[in-house]
Amino acid sequence: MADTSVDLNQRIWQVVASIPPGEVSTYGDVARFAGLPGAARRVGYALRQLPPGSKVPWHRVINSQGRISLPAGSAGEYTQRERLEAEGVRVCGGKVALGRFRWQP
DNA sequence: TATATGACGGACG
DNA sequence: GCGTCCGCCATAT
Repeated sequence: MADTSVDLNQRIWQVVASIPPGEVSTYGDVARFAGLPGAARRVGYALRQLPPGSKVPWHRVINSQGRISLPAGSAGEYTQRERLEAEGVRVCGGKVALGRFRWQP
């Protein structure tokens, strides 16, 4: 376990942190930009390991459907929704207002 | 080494 | 638009 996982998580978090405020991105795009094309699931794993209080704006990461992947009604889903709206992102019924940020169009 | 899991993605009906 | 199935990667056990 060790450096590989740590380095990988750090890289993913760094990519997530590069998302500008008010914009959102998808797991697939983050994975691709982190050098792991197709490893969208790995991104979710990394975010799950993300400790509370970290400065990583994980709430800006959503799935390709433009929806919050966390279970509706859960604390994480609520936090993410609140933070997104706090940045000016409109969330309707768990659906994030499109216009997501892209590194490589 | 093999099996199961997950904050996913895309294809299909 | 919605629910289901298969495929993807890396970890955990």
